[in-house]
Amino acid sequence: MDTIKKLIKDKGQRFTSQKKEILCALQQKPQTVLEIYKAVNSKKNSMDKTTVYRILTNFLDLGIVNKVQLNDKEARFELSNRKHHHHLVCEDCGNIENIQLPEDTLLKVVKKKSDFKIKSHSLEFFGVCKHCQ
Amino acid sequence: MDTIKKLIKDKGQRFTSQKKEILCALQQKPQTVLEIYKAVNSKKNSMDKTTVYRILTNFLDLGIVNKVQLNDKEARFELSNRKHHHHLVCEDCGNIENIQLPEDTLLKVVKKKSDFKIKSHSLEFFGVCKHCQ
DNA sequence: GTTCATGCAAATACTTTGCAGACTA
DNA sequence: TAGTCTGCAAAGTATTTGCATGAAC
Repeated sequence: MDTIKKLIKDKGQRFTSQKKEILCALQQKPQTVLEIYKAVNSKKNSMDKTTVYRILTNFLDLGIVNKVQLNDKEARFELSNRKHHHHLVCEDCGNIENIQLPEDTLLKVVKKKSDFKIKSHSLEFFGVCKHCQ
Repeated sequence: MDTIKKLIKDKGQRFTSQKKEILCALQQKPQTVLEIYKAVNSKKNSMDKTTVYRILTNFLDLGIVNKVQLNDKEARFELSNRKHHHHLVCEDCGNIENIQLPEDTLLKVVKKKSDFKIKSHSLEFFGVCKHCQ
């Protein structure tokens, strides 16, 4: 948290209560704008949806959050201060789990087979979680 | 084309000129709704954007097209009658190339590490294409 | 006190729905 | 001819912008 606070202040920006709330809500899992909006408004505080959009865009610029696209669903946001990982999405209950994988071999194949200078990749899995099976 | 035509007719649906146009436009590469809309309207014909949405939804139901999410961009549609493949996206020019990969090993790891019954996955790469380097 | 951020209202963009007329088979 | 499909208009949803007030430092 303090690292993030410092990052924001170093940019000459303010560390407001709204930003703190959103950071708090993001601790859980990748969430959509609406989910984040509901999470921060379930408490006594009320925050405008515009503010949620603006803060998320701001966090994205600063690299504090990542935008994750899970197939044909809305975009989700997650904190980026985690180890590189991928997602398992349950198509029944919508639950999302993280998973870490040894993808180096595959990346080497891509580099050999293509002319692209690869900078990043996304790898997501869809199926049915243990609970829903 | 004839396979698709048959598939549509077997469902008791019509093979209209609009559907033909959209199939034609999709031959190229994964495209957004707007791109498809522009492509079909560049010719003499004019087609409503509503129709583009409806036909794409219809094709999605019939399994004729797939919806592809490339990171934080809009959804794209591509013909599904291709071999399973992944995408290389150029962050400079937006060009998209297909690539086929030996991902079986990785899938086995996922099955071993997780409780999920995996049904599908998406794997996309982002970087700079040869031309833009 | 200065500057940046928030809330509200309104604008813009994206997607879906209803219905009458047009087209396919 | 029967039934589906399209175009247009309008509604619904998502996201962005402008501006006055409020908060952070």
